[in-house]
Amino acid sequence: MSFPPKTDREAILRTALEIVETQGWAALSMRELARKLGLRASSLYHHFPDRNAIEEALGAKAASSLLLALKSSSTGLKGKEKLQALSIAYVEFASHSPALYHLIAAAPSSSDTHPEAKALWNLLLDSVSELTKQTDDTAAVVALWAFLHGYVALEAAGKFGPSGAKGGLDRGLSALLTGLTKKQNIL
Amino acid sequence: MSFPPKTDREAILRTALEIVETQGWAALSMRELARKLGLRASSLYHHFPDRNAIEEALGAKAASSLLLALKSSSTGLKGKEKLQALSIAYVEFASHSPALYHLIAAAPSSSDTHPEAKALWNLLLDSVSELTKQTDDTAAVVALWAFLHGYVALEAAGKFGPSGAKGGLDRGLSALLTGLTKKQNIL
DNA sequence: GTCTATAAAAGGATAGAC
DNA sequence: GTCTATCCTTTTATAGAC
Repeated sequence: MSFPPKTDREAILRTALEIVETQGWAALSMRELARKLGLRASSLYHHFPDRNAIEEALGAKAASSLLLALKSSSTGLKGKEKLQALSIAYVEFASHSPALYHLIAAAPSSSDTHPEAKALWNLLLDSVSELTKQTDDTAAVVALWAFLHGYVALEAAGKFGPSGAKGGLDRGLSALLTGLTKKQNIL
Repeated sequence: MSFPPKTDREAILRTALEIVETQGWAALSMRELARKLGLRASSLYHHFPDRNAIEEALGAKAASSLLLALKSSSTGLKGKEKLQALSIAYVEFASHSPALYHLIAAAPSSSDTHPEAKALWNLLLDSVSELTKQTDDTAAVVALWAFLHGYVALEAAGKFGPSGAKGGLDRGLSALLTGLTKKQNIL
């Protein structure tokens, strides 16, 4: 009796993503993953050294997806319009793939782990600095990123209640972009 | 041989908080909690029905602590100064008690679970509405809360790197407060 | 590459003695 | 109120057969 291949790295990652998006991170166990793939948990160790490797591969996928989404949302745009497009794409990515987003945003890491994290930062840095006319306007990036992440995180946690956030995103975004360009707020 | 009391609800909660703040939520097990208290895990069930009850009690404590900190930071203040004081107190609470803050902010609940959550929302709502001169300015509260939470969450995740957030809090806060009061950003 | 079998650890919870 | 003893469940991971 032979044992023909039943899966590969891609199928495992696809299934892992499905579990995580529908049932949350706690539900991602080797057993559950194997069950969905129609094989035994021990077989997974022939494709990934351990559970953590799966999570890391998922993280790399997530970071590059987000970066791609941001880039393609903003090509050809400039100034405030570019930042609005970036912001909308950011929020949409997070609400469409909350678990993947969580992996990117809540991971206890800075730019060290994935080169995409650095690229993401630079994308924001260039776009924001262009708007505020300050070179390397780190503080402004921090402010914008904080706002976007906070909105996404609170929304995902259901903190805005059933009635929803009601314009808080647009309101905050335009207030922030307006305020960041004002001179009195720079010093 | 008798078995004199070794603990009570307060000591248990205090110890649980200590574990959570120093080792994270994953480390809070009945066994570890009992070990730190110098007794057996089974004894804890005479004080709390189950692990979840401990977590809920901790959550109630956290929410009322935050509310108290916000209130006492802003009594007697008005307008932009009141909001700045509230914001600073919010951020300080979160950085001083990250695990407790996480319990408040990441819990998948709205105002239903704790009355403090509603009180917190109302405190922000009143203060923000006074500044923007709009009655029940929900969108502005959403914007401010998102910014504060995002800043705190990204900072806690180390996303701003070793160099730190470098003025991003002050910059964003003043930009946001300025921008939120402008008429063109309201409609 | 998948299988069975199993080790090993960790955690929640209960029964009944004292 | 705490103790010992125990059960049950879940999970990661490895060894060796096919």
